[in-house]
Amino acid sequence: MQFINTLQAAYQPLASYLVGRFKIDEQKLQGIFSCFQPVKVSRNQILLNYNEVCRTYYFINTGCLRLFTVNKAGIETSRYFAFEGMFATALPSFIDQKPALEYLQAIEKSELLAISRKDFLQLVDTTTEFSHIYREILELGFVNAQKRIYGFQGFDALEKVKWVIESQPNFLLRVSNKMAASYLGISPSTLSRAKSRL
Amino acid sequence: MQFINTLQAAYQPLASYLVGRFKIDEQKLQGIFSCFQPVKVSRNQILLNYNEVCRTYYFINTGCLRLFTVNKAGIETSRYFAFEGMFATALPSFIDQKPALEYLQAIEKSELLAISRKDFLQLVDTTTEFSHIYREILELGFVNAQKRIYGFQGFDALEKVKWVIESQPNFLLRVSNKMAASYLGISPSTLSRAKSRL
DNA sequence: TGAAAACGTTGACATAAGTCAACACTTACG
DNA sequence: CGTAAGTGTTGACTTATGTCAACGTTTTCA
Repeated sequence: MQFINTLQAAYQPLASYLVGRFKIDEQKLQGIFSCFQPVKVSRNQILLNYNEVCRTYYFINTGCLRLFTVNKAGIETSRYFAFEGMFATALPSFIDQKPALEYLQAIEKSELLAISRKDFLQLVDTTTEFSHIYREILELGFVNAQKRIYGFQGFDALEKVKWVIESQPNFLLRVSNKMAASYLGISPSTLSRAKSRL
Repeated sequence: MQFINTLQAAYQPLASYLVGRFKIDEQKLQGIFSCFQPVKVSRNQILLNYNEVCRTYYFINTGCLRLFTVNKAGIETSRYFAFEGMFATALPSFIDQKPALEYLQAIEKSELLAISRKDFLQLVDTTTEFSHIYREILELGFVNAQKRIYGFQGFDALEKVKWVIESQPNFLLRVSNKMAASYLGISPSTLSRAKSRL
């Protein structure tokens, strides 16, 4: 499937995502696209603030989004990075419609497709494909979170670095040391030292 | 709703769970019950071994189940404890039907209701209530995992203990120090010392 | 019921990781 | 294009937590 004009081109990555997973006809596809708005965001732009209620789901055409929080002591913890071809949002807030306890941020200049919560949930309830996508997103999110919990606990800094290289080979190439360290739960100095010991 | 004989009584907690969440008629309820087999298990019994493929979901009438793994160095990590009125399984393996990288264990003498994966997925696909339950389970599991990731990172032992007391008040009363420590990612000695400093 | 195993607590010691600061290097952008 | 801010690395020092062992208490189950 290919598109002629640039507006349609913005939906190319989402189209690939969908047809790669489901048998889905052109008309249904257009119906889905009509719910998604193209959005361009700049590097370091905050898409959702702490304490804000999350009402949008994003699909990433290009770039990278990060979910992170800052504790009382000012320490940043990153819990998730999403790249091209992935969905991302502050899911706990999106689900409950309670204030987010985290930030959603673009860490690179990014091109996104945004869908409102209302439209998203409507798609989930009216199209079997989207109901399956949401289930897949949740299952994958859950499985990843478990892997992370097991992958981190009882591991020293060097083992964590090996673990992330093995499970997400591009991660350290794409993300700054500082952010990677805040994901791994170690200080930037320790990450730096661990990498030199590989 | 109340049951006369003991077999039906085994479904009482599941009935409470369901009617507390949905308007659901007696006939549908019986259809759901017919997929669940009562099972009694003893303290410390392993319900699923490492490398075994998980084909069963459990609902807990009484008792407590634990999900944990053991790394190469012999260190135990517990990732989840489920109590009365909750569902539990080794979800990553249950989803993918790949060998589990964890154990599922009863840590108390427990009364469970077991449903096969086949029946579970069929219920999810054929009854809107169960489809919603599965979504809820996944959403809750995901949200809990996120809370745990944020709740642990950058926290010292004392803060972790305070966090678990606040977010799961009964946890430390119900679970041994050793298991609680393996959940919090600290040694039993450190947990003991942290508690004395509360 | 009673012996044996498991558990929780505490002390002394070892160590991995954090903190802080200095430095060179890269990136951002007015 | 050039300055200023940000980043990664490394060394010296500090500290929280793990390890190991000893002890008394509780639990288990034959």
